Order: sequence, then structure tokens, then C-alpha cells
Amino acid sequence: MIAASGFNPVRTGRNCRDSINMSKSTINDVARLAGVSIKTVSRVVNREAGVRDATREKVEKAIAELNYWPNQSARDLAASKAHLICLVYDDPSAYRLPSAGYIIRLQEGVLRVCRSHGYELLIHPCNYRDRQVGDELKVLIHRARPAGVVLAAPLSNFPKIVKAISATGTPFVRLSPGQKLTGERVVASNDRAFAAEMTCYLASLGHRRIAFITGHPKHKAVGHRFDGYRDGLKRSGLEFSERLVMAGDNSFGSGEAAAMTLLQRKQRPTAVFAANDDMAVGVLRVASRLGIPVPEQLSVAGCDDITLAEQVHPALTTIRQPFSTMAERASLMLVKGTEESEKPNGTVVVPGTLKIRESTGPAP
Amino acid sequence: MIAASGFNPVRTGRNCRDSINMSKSTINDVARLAGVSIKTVSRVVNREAGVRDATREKVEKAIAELNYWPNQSARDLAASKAHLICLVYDDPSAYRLPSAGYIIRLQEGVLRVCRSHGYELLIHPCNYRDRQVGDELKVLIHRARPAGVVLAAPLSNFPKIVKAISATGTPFVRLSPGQKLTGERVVASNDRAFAAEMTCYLASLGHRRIAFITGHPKHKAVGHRFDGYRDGLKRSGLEFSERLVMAGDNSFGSGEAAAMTLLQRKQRPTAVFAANDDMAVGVLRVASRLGIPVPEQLSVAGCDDITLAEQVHPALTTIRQPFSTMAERASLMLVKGTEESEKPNGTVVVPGTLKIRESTGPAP
DNA sequence: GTAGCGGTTGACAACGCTGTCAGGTTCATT
DNA sequence: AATGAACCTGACAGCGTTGTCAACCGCTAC
Repeated sequence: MIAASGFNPVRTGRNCRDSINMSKSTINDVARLAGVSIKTVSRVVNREAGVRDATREKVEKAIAELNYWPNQSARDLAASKAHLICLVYDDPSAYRLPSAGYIIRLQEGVLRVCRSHGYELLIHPCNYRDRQVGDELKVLIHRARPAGVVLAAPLSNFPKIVKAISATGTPFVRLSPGQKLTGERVVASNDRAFAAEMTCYLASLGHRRIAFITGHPKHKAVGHRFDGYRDGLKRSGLEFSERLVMAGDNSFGSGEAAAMTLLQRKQRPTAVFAANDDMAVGVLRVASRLGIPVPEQLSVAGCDDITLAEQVHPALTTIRQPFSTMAERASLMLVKGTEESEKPNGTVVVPGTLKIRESTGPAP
Repeated sequence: MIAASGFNPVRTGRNCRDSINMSKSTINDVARLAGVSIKTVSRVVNREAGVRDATREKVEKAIAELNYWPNQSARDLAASKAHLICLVYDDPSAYRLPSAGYIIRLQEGVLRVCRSHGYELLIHPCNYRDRQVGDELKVLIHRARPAGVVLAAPLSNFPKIVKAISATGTPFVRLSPGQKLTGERVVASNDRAFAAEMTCYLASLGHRRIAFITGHPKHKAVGHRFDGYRDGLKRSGLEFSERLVMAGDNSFGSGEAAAMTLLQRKQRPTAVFAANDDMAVGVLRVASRLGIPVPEQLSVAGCDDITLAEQVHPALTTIRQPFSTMAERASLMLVKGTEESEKPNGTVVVPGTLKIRESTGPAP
């Protein structure tokens, strides 16, 4: 298939005509009206090269006149692959976590690519704690035959899930996986680097006792942030101390719990950096409850820039994760990978950006 | 098509066997292995009646052995309709509104139906301010040929959008439309009723000056809540006063603005009921800034039960909108409508439920 | 013994498109 | 004027299902 990077079936420039004419005309009708063969219409529709301008115009006119749109099922059948990208992520309704924003951003990213390349997006939330999840994904892929699969974190870290998808032979890209495998496509953000950056930022404000709340142990990418925290400490000439590290599990509640412990010490930290925003907001909540003014007496920073981060008071300093861009890049690899020559493996890193808001300030 | 209400292609009870065997076997292979005709395999796969048990078992065994899954494109082509439900909603990235939770819930609802009926979900956020949106939807429908379209609010209120979908002839269901048209399918929640209920609840706490912040004028369903507010006032024997009504636009910011005005009056209201949660949270924020304790000096209530409602401090009293259930019911109408005899129009009402949390209390 | 009738099965033609390949045109080159 | 080469175009065979319809089987009813 030649398929120029263009995508959508050609339509003459003018807007869709009144399509009261919903007569689902076929390529045959167009061919007849234009006085050419089916194949030629197909060529025009797919923007294949090698059609004389005059012919193309005739065909385009006929297409517009009949309000023709190719039948996707037939196309996919003939080309033996569906114009579909499948986005697989952790089911938000399984937890009660506010991961909605994360998912929406992922979807946005994939959708951008879909729109520009004539693909459709199939979404598939699933629950990794479900025993059957591997089979479920295989079935999905067998049924839908998508051009590729984008596997979002934290699912991208579960071997059984990766294996299941891999077994189908369908191209896939992992997002923010904890560890990389060889010969595999990955899009990640630089968690370690930006966590270090945040730590340095806090240190530069004069903080000396910077606590860290770790993420869910299964979520590897979040784990890298801990490494980044240590990097940042070292780079700022600060001592690492176990006492300043609390274990969290990415949830709001675990952030609260950690803060309860940290903030009630006689010598409490002057800054708390949480591995994600949910926990950071938990810290904020506890601080408010304990009457500790933020940022005057305590600086709080998170990671991810969830919607809530902006709405909470004081607005949370955090790191904006480029989720949507990551998903976009991943989808692009998939789309290109099938249209052009199969690309080899590759890792794309999309950088996150510091969002400094109100919850951080000079050390007291 | 006979198609029992069952859906997924039959698989023998046991789990998928090791499917290293990803050989994309076709119905032909199965037929050969089982020693029957293609058509018989098709019957078994589709759970059609009239296959002898012994034959069915032979076929199921062959299916399991070859790890066969029907090709969706081929199916859709032959049956001339795709097993797809299309969910169309307002693009959250177009605004900067935190509508992610809303969308995720809608998706959840549709997905439940998809899963149980062998459909897939196609999502299509779009921007109603875009001139081309009608054509865009027509193209989508022409291309994907979904079994039906679920049109979410606030999009369900725009005539040009409804018309465009209607013109394609594809069955569709509107969610929470502002006004109903005849001969049309609708799923709505009882906005007016529950807004009245909330108002009565506040009145029952002793509040006499209950303010209301209206929603975006274009969002009709939210408009009904204003009517409900007046109903509630009347039912509680309270006088309606223009002075207690502020115009909002569904955004956090507009909630803040309204609160700034309301709460700085010498005789401020003792309760504020906002037409949605975003605005209610805005009120909470302003109250905190002005040092007005909630709920001791001021009760605040919202509508929708967005994720944030639970996380904010104090947790927001609100009304849980049954978005996910609404989407589910809508999808069900679509799926049934195409599988069974075309159902006539109908309106389904799914009730919302009061969620009383910390932000409301007895009048001071 | 035979017509008739459910119950069961298979042959075959779509479904609407793409890929392959051969055939036809056009045009510059010898 | 003949020879290619480059360019266009169309015939045709799938792609893997489902729908239609005819055929067959075994049995009951006459």
C-alpha cells in the first residue's frame, strides 16, 4: 500500500453537500458515474499516485455527487487490518482513584493521531488484578485486529499483560514502563530527571529537610522518582535520610497517613515532595488540619499535574507529565510502523515540565 | 440474523489454550478440521439455533484447537453493520474544564454494554464551536457505520449536531437534552426533581436565605435545576428572590465570582446551592479565603458529584448524577434497537441521588 | 408404502473494497 | 518509423464472513 501520508479519503474541497442523500452508495456507483473502473476510484480515494489529473477530477466529482464514503469494514477486510488503534489502560472504576484526567489525556493524544491518519480509537480499560486479563486482551486483539496497541502505565509494567499482547504479534508500544525490554517500543517521560529537578528546586529555596513520599511499589515509573529525589539531594549537597522517606501507594489516603507521621514530629520537614499529586494533596489536607500554613511553614510538591492540582488551595506545585504527548508519540510509532517499513524498536523520551504554583516557597 | 441475546463468539468452557498458536485461522480451517461446512461453524459461533449438539461440540473443539476468532471486519461487512457504538461528547481539551470524570463515567456505562453484547466503543470528542462539526460527525458515521450513536450533553442540545446525526439515519440516543423532540430516544436524569430535593433539604436545615448559582445558559439540563430550586423554595414555603440568584457558566471561576458578590453582602445567604460542583467548589474556595467557616456559618451544595467533591475540604454535599447508568441505558437502547425489532422512541429517566457530606449543616 | 414435515446441513452468492498483474497510451529516443 | 520506458487504467481474484435457499435425514401420519 502506497498511501501518502495523507489519510482521509479525498473529498472535493467544497463542504459535504446536503446529504439527505444518505443512499449508501458504493465504490461501484462512483465508478459507473465517473466512467472509470472501481480500481481507479479506489486509487483516488486512497490518494495513490499515478492517476491522471483529469481522471482524478472526474472521480472526485462523482464522489461528491453521490456523497460516497468508503466502507471501513470492507476496506479493513480487503487490506486485512483494521484502521484502529487500541488504547489499553487500567480501569479507573476498579479503583476509586481520580485517574480520569490521566486517561482523558492519553485518549487525547491517541485521538490526535487517529484523526490525522484516518484511524479510529478503541478504548479498553481493564483490571490487572483480574486473573483473566491476559486472555481478555488476546480476545480483544483477535477480534478487533487493531493496527497497534498502546499500553499505558501502570499496566505496562505487568509481565503477564505485556506477554499476552506480545503473543498476538500485534505491534504495541508501552508507556512509561518500569523497565525496558530489548527489541521493544517504549515511550517514557524522564521521571528520574524531573524528580531530581524538583528536589533541587526545593533545595534552592533553602529547604534542608525535604521529605519524600514514595509511590505504589508496583508502579515502576513512580519508583524512578525516588531515585530522582536522591539524585537531587546529592546534587544539592544534602544528606539522604531514611527518616525522611515514607511509603505511600499513590492514593490520597496514603498521602494523608504519611503526612500525619511526618508533620507531627518535633522536628518536622520543611518540605514534602510526594511521588504523585494525589498524595501531595493528602499532605496539603493534613497540613491544613494541623494548622500548618503552606507555603509559609511547609512547602509541598507533587508529580503529574492532575486537574485537582490547580484547584486545591494553595494550588499545588508539581510536574506536568506529558501524557497526551506520550500517547501521541506512541500512536505515531504504531501508525508509521505499519504504513512504512516496520520500524525497529526505539525508545522515545518526552520531558515533563515543572509547574511552580503556590504550595512551595522559601524555607521558614 | 437470529443472534441470541448472547453475544461473544462461543468458546469452549476452558480457558484459551496456549495461543502461541497465533496462526490467524479462519472459519474455513475450523470447518475443515471439524468436518463440517463453513456455514455450520458460523452457526455455532453465532449461537444460532438448529445445530445438533454433537455437531456443535465437534465445532467447538475445533475452534478451541485452532484458537479461532472470527474476523470482525468480515463479519461487519457481511452483516453490513459494524459492531460499534459511537460515543460523542464535548471535547474536554477544548475547554479547560475538569469534565474528565464525567466523560470517564459515560465511557464506563457504554463499555459495560459493549462488553456484554460483543460491541466495541468508538469515542469521538468534538468541539461544538467548530463550524464543521456537523460534517465531521456525518463523516464519522459514514466511515465507521456504527450500530448507534450516544450523544452526550451538552452536545445533545445543539440542533445542528442533532440534525447532522439524524440525517445519517443511524439510530442515536440523546443524553440529558434540554428539550425533547418527538419520535426520539432520550435518556435523562431528573434534574428538576433532585434540585428541588436539595433545596428542600437545605430548607429543612433551617436555612432561609438560600442562594442559587445558575449554570451555563446553553446547558439546558443545568437550567432545569434552576426550576427545581424554585420548586423546592415553594415547597418549603420560602420566598423566591432575584437577589439570591447569580449567573454562572458552569466554571470554577464563575462560581468564585458569584460567591465574591454573595458572601460580601452585609446580609449574606446562609446557604449557596450551585448548579454544578465546579462552581460550588469555587464558592468553597472563596468562603475559605474570606474566613467564613463551612458548614458552621455557610452551607454549600453542588450538583454532579465530580471526583473533586469528595476531595475538597470540607467534602461537598452534592447530587450524584447517574452518568454511567444513563450511558448504559442509552447504549442498551441502541443495541436492543438494532438486534430486536426497531423499538419506538422512548424516554428513560434515571434518578440522581443526594450525597450529603460535610459542606452542609444547620443554619447559623 | 408414501407423502409430509420438522430438524439439520451445505453450496453458493453476496458484502465493498484492495492487491496483483497484464494491457493500453503516451512520449522521448534511436 | 520502430523501440522502449514511463505512465495510466482495468480485469479479476481474493479478504472471511453471513444470508438464502435447496437438499437431505429420519420420522410420523395416512
